[in-house]
Amino acid sequence: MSEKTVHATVDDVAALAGVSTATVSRCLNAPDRVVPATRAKVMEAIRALNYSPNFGARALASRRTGIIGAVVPTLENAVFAHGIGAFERSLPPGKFALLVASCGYDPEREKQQIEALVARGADGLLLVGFDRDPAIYDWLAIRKVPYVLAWACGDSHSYAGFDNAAGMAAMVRMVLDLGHRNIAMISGLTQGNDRARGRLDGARDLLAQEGLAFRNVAEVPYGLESGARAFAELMTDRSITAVICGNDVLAAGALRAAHRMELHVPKDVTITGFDDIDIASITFPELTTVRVPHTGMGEQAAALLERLIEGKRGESVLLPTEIVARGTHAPPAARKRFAKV
Amino acid sequence: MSEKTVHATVDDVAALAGVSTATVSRCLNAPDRVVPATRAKVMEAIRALNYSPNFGARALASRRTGIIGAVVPTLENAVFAHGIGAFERSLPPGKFALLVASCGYDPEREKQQIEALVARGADGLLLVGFDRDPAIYDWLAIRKVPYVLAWACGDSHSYAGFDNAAGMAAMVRMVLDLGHRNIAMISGLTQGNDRARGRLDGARDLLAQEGLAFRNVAEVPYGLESGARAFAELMTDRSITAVICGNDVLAAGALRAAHRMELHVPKDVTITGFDDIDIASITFPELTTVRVPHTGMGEQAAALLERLIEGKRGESVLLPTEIVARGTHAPPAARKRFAKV
DNA sequence: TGGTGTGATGTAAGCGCTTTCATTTGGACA
DNA sequence: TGTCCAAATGAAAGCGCTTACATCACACCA
Repeated sequence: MSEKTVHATVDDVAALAGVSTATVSRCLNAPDRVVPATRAKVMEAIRALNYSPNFGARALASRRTGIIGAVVPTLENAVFAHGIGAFERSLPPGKFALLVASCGYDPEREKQQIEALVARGADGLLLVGFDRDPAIYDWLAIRKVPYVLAWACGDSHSYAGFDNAAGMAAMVRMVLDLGHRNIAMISGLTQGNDRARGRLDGARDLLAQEGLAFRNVAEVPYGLESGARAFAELMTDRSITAVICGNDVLAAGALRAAHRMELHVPKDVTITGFDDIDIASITFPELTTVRVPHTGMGEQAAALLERLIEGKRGESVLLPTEIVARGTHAPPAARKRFAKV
Repeated sequence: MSEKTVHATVDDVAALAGVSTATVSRCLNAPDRVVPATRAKVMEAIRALNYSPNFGARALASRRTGIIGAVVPTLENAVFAHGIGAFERSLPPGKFALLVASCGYDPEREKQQIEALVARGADGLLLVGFDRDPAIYDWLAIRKVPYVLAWACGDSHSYAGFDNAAGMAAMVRMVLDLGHRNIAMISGLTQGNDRARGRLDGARDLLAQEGLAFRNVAEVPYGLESGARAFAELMTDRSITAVICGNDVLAAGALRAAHRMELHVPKDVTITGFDDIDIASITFPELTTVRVPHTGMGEQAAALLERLIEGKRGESVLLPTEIVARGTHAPPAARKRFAKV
């Protein structure tokens, strides 16, 4: 006990204000249950003592922390940085704070992070996608920790997200409508990543529906260089006139490779992205891509999770994606156009 | 009391393992102070009961939360997203978790966020830059909350950062060495932003040292379009041969504007950035910029803050910046070159 | 004027863990 | 085999707050 606690406690405030600790507590947590005159006295005492409630004690007694946890693959990816940013901004200020953890796309690490956040008292969780060990969902259910899934949709869980497959299908539809038939795709790694898989499947299914298939599909890690290499590889097949990319970073890489190969975009080859992050409007030409409502999603996810935490029912939210037609698409050149089937 | 707590407590574990609660606690917090045989029994009981310690109780009793808070202007800016990402990854897993808040460059909101994080029990804080109301520092001192400043340096506080002025001065030096004399700058808003101010001052001071000055300086908000507009404006002065930008986003905007004005970069005009974020290598031509060690900074900041939280002394860290010479710089065209003064 | 209902406030019992201090245990040593 | 010391363990006192319940004051109505 070499050092006495410097901070005023609720008892000090109560004593100074001449009320009970219960009243002090009420002033802070349910001000309208205290008569204004009393409240004024208490607030004055709080100010005088420079009091602020002890977090641990409050959490212990109220069984609530006001902390929400989020696990994302990485913040390096603008997609998640923006989504998390919007999510955080949408949380009622003062009421909730955001605990952020990243897992580097590693399912095992994601599990640890979820446990760590819950151990840190998270009242609720924001997770990315739905593809994970069912044991995790069981565990969350037992612990009664509400959660919202984002960047995906359609599962039996609560979500605020969008349809990766549909978004990509729309893009492929547009490319088909331009007349392309020899199409390749550069997909992100689909292993344990339902977003990447959804996009790939969405594209494949739409092609199949038209009796077509990709000439080739490269599945590569996230990254500019990764996209560039895959593109160079793919284009050794001289018949290919369009390359669908699983995200904007891969597309930007492909675009760079096209540059270096002295392929003219979009005259010689059409390249499309997905996400519509900043870089999509910085490339030359600017990237034709699928806009994902990252900001709206963050907001909706916050609202939904808040409801769940309060024990209310909350409807999942499916947000629309939208094609942003910029400069990297065109009809195939020097090739016979096919009528739409 | 309609619903009994579902979770096992330390008492349950102690009972099942046939030890006291103190021993259970020690098994969790100081395993080496318990004999292996006992520890095994306890661990077994913990597993059997699916026990995990209550966060609030732990925080209350130990006066520690293992939570670190960070306030950044925004996660939309890749610079902060990367730094925070690296910071989070560098925190000893399981030992600390990261509470993230953003303030949108608003000092008042930053203050609120700092208070909110401390109220949430943050054991320590990561803040951006040193430019803030002294009252905040006083308040943190009274509360004995350790903190580390990042993205800046040289103040009397603990920091892990770099020298904005020096980094920018180096860039201006390079531009001078190329022969440019009619130089303009597009700076971020310096109001309440020591990083932007440091960069601007660093550039100005270096010029002054050579007996020169900027032909013109635009101070504009962060953003692509913002940079584009400023550039167009600036270039109405036909004598300008180089435009120094306060960050990569402004530079990318300037580059886009140059494109639209059919100015050839770097032949007609040199454009430089600062930060070296992803977009710097996606522009065409790729951007010549100042690399900032965002990742290393995040790591160092984490290490430093951890030391401070443990009550040890920690040395501030000054990280070097580095010029990345890519494709947007060249000697001034059709102009007499000046010898270096 | 007394009964009664309503809203404000007080009383006090925990919440589940850590930690100090006391006690026990198990060897090492003579 | 008996002493003594260090290491291991146990007992119990909080940590500072919330909240169920009790109490009180007061206005209203019959």
